[in-house]
Amino acid sequence: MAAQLTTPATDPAARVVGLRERKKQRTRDALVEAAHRLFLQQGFGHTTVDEIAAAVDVSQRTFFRYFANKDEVALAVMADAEDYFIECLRGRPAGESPLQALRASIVQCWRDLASSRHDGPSGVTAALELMQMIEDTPTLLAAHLRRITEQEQVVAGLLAAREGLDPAVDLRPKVMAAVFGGVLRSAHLAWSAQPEDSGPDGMIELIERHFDQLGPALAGDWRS
Amino acid sequence: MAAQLTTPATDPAARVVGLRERKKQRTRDALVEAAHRLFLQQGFGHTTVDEIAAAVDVSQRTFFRYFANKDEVALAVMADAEDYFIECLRGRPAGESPLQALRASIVQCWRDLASSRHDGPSGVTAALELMQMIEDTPTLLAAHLRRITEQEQVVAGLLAAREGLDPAVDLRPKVMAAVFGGVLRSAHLAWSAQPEDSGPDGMIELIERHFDQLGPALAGDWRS
DNA sequence: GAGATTATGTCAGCTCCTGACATTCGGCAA
DNA sequence: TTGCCGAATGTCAGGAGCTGACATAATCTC
Repeated sequence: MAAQLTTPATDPAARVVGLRERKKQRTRDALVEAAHRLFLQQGFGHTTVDEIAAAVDVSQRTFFRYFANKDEVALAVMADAEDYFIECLRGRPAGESPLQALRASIVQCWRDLASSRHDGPSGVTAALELMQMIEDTPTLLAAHLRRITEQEQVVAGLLAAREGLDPAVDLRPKVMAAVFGGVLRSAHLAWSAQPEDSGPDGMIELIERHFDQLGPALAGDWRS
Repeated sequence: MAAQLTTPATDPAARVVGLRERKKQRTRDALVEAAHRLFLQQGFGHTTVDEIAAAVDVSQRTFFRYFANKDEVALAVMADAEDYFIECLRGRPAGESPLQALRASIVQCWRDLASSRHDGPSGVTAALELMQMIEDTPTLLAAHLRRITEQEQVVAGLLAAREGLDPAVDLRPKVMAAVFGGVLRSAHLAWSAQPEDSGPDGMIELIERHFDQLGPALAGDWRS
């Protein structure tokens, strides 16, 4: 699942790894998949770590060697998506303004995800179901928000590098990253509040609409 | 402690309450104070709920009747401050633009806090120490961020009401609230990353500086 | 194939948190 | 004052998340 989202640039490196590492990757993937299946099936709170471990035929202790806590396995897919977004941002042309680059990156990221090869158990629809669950589970939402804010720091660093600025001196990169995060979270919230979950297309549209309101919202007078 | 932050408008109501409610308030305050003292003294992770309860001579079960979890008691002061901010925002004149009102509210909020009567165990310095601890404790930071985003929804509702808009139709209130939250979080982060914690004045200055960068950050070209 | 390294299992234990039930305390009226 | 009702608290048992310590088994290296 992680491999599907890695950019082709880093993929062909595909150095030959031993049996040990392959096995580790397989159990990790199995844990993530089993966890997601159980979470969506019977809810996050009503699924114990023992159940997940048992489903993969692994001891509970081993589970905690792969994931620091129960939250982490639920956010694993999101983590991959975030990494992919960072790659998208890295690939934007230098000519774009920071805001343009961020907006284009997130839209491109969702489009690529939507048109991913197979939409199986690890496809977009599963990811969107996960997102819905995260939004509905307080403890997961909290952990997710913390991850998001950490990513904003990475984004700020990238923006600073793009423009050749020192992030310790110029506040614009961090402010821009925080604003971007806010707009995105607002769009996500609107998406999860929809009566019927529209697919990735609906998500993209909501993101666009929220970005469109950024300028008007900051304008001095809203009555126009 | 909560009483110090309530706005004068609601304070004089001070309806006569029975011994029962007064007692409850006292134990709650005692729990918050003991918890904060222990947290700052030996860290959040190294303080057990049993210790806190024992410090107030109360059973562990009673603690959990006052606070849903260990995080909540740590964020209690922040919750009060957030409520006070909401009051500040409510009090802003209708002539101000949404952005102006938000910025003025948060600055005013901090100023009032700084010039609070006594800066004792529940004063600003203690609150700032708590903020530092929250920022340094992953689980607390996560819980705090979730609270913040909930407050943003409240702020969005207030902005919509100010401007007579339907938040279900017009996206500007929510986008504005999210952007505001982002800028604020960015400022908090910068504050907590400072080598030496400047007092509330330092916090206010950082907030102002971050707000000042909002326009420039969104500008198309950063090289100017 | 032997030894070093690494992953896993087992076990004991702490801490957070909850439900159920008994007990005590404050409010209120006869 | 007395006595009753409801609310707050204590006690107990237990589940679930998470960790350290140690033993065992699998993989890697030579």
